Order: sequence, then C-alpha cells, then structure tokens
Amino acid sequence: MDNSTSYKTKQRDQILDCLIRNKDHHITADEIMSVLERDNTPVGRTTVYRYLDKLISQGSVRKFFIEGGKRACYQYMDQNEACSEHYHLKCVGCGQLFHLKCEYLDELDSHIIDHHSFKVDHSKTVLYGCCGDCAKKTGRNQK
Amino acid sequence: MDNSTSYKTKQRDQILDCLIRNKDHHITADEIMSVLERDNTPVGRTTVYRYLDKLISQGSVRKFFIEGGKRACYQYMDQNEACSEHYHLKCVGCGQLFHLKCEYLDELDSHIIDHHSFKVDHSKTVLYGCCGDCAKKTGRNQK
DNA sequence: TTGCGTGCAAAGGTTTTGCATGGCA
DNA sequence: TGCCATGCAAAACCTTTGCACGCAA
Repeated sequence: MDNSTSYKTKQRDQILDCLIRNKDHHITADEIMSVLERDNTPVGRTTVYRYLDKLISQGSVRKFFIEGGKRACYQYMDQNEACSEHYHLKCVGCGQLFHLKCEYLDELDSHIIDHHSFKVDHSKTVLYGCCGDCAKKTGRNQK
Repeated sequence: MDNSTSYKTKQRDQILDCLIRNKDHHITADEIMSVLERDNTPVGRTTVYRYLDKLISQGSVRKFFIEGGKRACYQYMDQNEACSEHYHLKCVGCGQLFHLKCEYLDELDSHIIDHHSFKVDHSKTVLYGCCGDCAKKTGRNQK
C-alpha cells in the first residue's frame, strides 16, 4: 500500500481528526478546509488533497461520488471494522454510511462467484439507496 | 423525465449509435468525440456533453466513475432490459457490464429492506469487481 | 417560420504540479 | 542533518455556459 516513511504533523492530525469526527457521513475536501479554518487551524488545499490520497491508498479513507459525480467526497473507514469483508449502504438522502455485517449478505458473494463467475470487490462497491429515517421524512413508502 | 420536444439530428444519431455500438462497456465523452472524428463525422464537445445529459435523464445512458473517479464514463442501457429491476456488475479489469437477472438477487432487496431498513436504488448502484475472464487472464484465483 | 440544436470561445470549478520554504525525527 | 511535508501560485483538466448561427419540423 504505502511503505514510505511518514512524518506525524499538526496538519495531518487535524485532517484525520476532522475525518474521524465525521465518520458517519462523507465530507468534501472543501468542507474539510472550511472546518479547519473555523477551528483556527487552517491547512493548505494542497496538503488536504495530498493527505487524502495517502489515506485512500492506505485504505483508511474512501472516496465517494455523489450527485452524479459532480463532487468528490471522502469518508473515514475504521480499520477495526474490517470493511473489506462486508458491503456498505449509503443513503443518498442524508449521506449516512451503514456497514452491512450480516450472514445473509456474506452468502451473496459465494452466490455471485458460483453462479455469475464474478468476484465482488467490497472496497469499490457501495449500495446506494434510501435509509429508513429518510424514507419516513420524505413520506415515501419504502416498499 | 424529459417532456420537451426533441429534434432528430445527424449529430444525435451519431452519438447514440456510438454508444450502442459500445454497449458492453463504458466510454468517455472524449472517446466518443475521437470515434466520431475518425469516422469523419465530428461532433462538437458541447453537443456530446449536452446530449449525454439528456440521455442520462431519460435513463438510456448511465454515468460511471472509474479509476477513483478521475474520469466520467458513459454507457448505453437498453430500455428493454428493465435495468431498474436488477443489479449490475462491472468488471474493473475490462469494463464489461453484466446484467444480474437472477432470483437470488431479487430476494436481496427484500432482505435489505426487512432487516436493514434500506431501499436499494438499482439505478445508482453498481457492484464492482473482477469477472471470470479477467480473473483467468491475471492468473488470480477468484476464490 | 418557430424554436430547438449546434459549436466556438470563454468561463467555471476542482484537483494537481512546480518549487521554495518549513519542520519532523 | 536529511528527508519528508507544506503551501502558494500557476497549470491542468474536465465540464458548463453564453451566444450567434444552423437546421428540423
């Protein structure tokens, strides 16, 4: 992934901290900058992008594309969650990410390999849709 | 979706034809322009983007983001396939799109609604991974 | 004839790069 | 001290917009 030596800096701590504080939902590069600016700990744009890339290649952060891909969003993925082993749901309404730890879903992979000769990559796959809370708010029946 | 009147033009025919000829895999806006240029029927960049948007809002074309979202790709979706009713697999190796028409997968939606209170939107969801052919080529065992 | 479609040029917004300076270990 | 990290400014990139002209119906 990334074997180069890496220094611990104030800026990186702040970026990572901001991502962790927002681990339930995605956040844009611009939003990270705004948050840090409000906290009176501004970080340069270049640094944000470069560190995000680093975190992505390490697997600590995932990049999402919402609204037809107009904007890139980033979200912290807890290493302890073993995210490569399960599916993820992302609500297009509120942006919340759900970790789908579930036996039924685990069988899905075997089914797809056996019947469709295809190996799903969980690190690249996200199921988009609408969560229960958002369905209630919009008054739409989920089924 | 799109109720405005719409003219049939040479350019649109060419763009659509190009997309249909490439319906098995995604293609970028730039590639569409290159193909049409090679065919000695060049179409302006603006026209390509504007017509793609139109096709997307009609549901005839889907937009994908590959390679970490650096480039937007487009792919024709046959209306007769009833794509909103099934899942799709996209191979990150060859770009091929597979329509997952399968009873087992149909049950998946009910499971996710019942057990996870989440309604998956098939028009926004793509399962990324590696297809059988690409797995053979790279010599990697799928399981 | 009407008004949608086209395409050039320019603008727009996000992300990346070059390079000199700063700071961790 | 040796590298890696930072951040400004500028570039690169893809996509959208303004506008005058063209063309389908």
